[in-house]
Amino acid sequence: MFILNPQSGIPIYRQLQEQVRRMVASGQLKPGTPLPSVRDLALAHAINPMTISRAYSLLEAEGLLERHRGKPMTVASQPRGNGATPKRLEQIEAPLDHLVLAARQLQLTEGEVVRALRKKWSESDD
Amino acid sequence: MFILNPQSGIPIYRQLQEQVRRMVASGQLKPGTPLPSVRDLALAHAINPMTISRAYSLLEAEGLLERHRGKPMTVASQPRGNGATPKRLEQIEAPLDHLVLAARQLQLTEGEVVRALRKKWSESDD
Amino acid sequence: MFILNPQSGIPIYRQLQEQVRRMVASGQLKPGTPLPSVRDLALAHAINPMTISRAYSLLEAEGLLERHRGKPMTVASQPRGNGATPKRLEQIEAPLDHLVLAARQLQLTEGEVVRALRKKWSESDD
Amino acid sequence: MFILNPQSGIPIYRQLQEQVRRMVASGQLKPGTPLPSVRDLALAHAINPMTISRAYSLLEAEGLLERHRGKPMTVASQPRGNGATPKRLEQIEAPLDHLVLAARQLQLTEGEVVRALRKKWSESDD
DNA sequence: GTGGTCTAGACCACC
DNA sequence: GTGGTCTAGACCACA
Repeated sequence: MFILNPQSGIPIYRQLQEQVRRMVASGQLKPGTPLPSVRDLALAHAINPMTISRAYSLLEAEGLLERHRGKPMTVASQPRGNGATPKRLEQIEAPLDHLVLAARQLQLTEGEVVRALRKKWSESDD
Repeated sequence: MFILNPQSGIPIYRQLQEQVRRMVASGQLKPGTPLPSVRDLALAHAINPMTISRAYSLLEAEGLLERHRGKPMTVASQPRGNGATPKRLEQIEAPLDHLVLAARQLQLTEGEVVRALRKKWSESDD
Repeated sequence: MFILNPQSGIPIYRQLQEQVRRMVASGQLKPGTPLPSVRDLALAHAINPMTISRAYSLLEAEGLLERHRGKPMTVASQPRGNGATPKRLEQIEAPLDHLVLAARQLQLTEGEVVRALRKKWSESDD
Repeated sequence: MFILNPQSGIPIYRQLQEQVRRMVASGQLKPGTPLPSVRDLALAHAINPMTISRAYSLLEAEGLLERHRGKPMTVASQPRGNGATPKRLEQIEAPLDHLVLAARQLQLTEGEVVRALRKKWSESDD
């Protein structure tokens, strides 16, 4: 259900956190939907339960998930007012910024970058 | 000369390292060109000199820079053969991968992402 | 500097979190002030460093503390816009609600409760 | 009859336990009075019957309630001597302590706190 | 069955 | 020196 790569340099709990955010933003996880239990996820990915739990707790603090004692965590029914559920396009701001900065410093042209993007996109078509 | 942002989450030494790599790859820094001294850069950006030094040392180890006793470091005249100076397009692989992954998980379309990219690009026109 | 009681039933990291919030709200900790290092606090209170770290991380996520790599954490200079630094009076809302509910269910009078409060207050005068 | 809030952070069984204690202490529940059945309460509040049962059992262990086979539990006729039915004022000790600690750490004055208390009190007037 | 808390200890990244 | 991440394992609280 999630793609977690311990080698990637990015902390595991943060990978999970981002993916849940994206799945909520894209509607793949709807309000009320229960998330996989900490133990299940931990087992499935051979990862320490605390690491999973950490991601879930942070998401709860963000207001994106809700805890119901004794039951699995669920997607929050009404995201808190502080803009807890960012728009989908806002969520690629950071990687976009990163890409544009790098490309400009390499003095690439807009066309070259767009072409490279389209290529990567079709390669990732599965 | 360089854009270093201590808040960005990306380690400072790595920001510097990448930017030097890009400027060499794009020809803005040519073989033989001297780099700013560690002290100057540190002062100019209010950053610990050890941090600058670390970036330079890593670039030297890569074969991209050369150290000459008593003189400032320079861009290496003939970059080593171990792929030290990758093609320019290869240098945006990482940010591209990151972007495509995020966008697909958000179930964005290729068109939306390209449009967002073009927008960011023109915004960064200075 | 802080009062941490492992026996109190309230999680240690949460006790610390609340006390920092209060000290910031009351001005005892001013923007820019460095906090005790994780290791120092852990040693001083014979508590696992991770427990301290957890409180600090949550406070950072709240926007109340700032991380500066390699240096101790500090009180955030400009608390984030989402009302990260609640007014002092707002911070006793929860215990007040609790008290009033209990008192009313016990059918105590306002006078009795105020008198009990004043008594407790002077007892805690040190 | 009872106010049970699953969201409040305080365990449900404990909320119930405290409220029964208070209603006995204040005379709203007199010795011999039958309590609502576990099933009824559970249904009315959409709460797991085991949770209700747990509160009742703890109150029975305290000596505040009595169990009669086949009949509903009742308020104990002569509460046991181990301080089972504390004075009413003693029952707000805990919330009072909590409030005073928080207020002092926030460097509020006695006047401010009393004023806030009076305000809350009148607001809860129904 | 769920999640929460804490520990002890190892290792890493950064400055 | 600073904080961050992860693990393994124990124990608790709640429904």
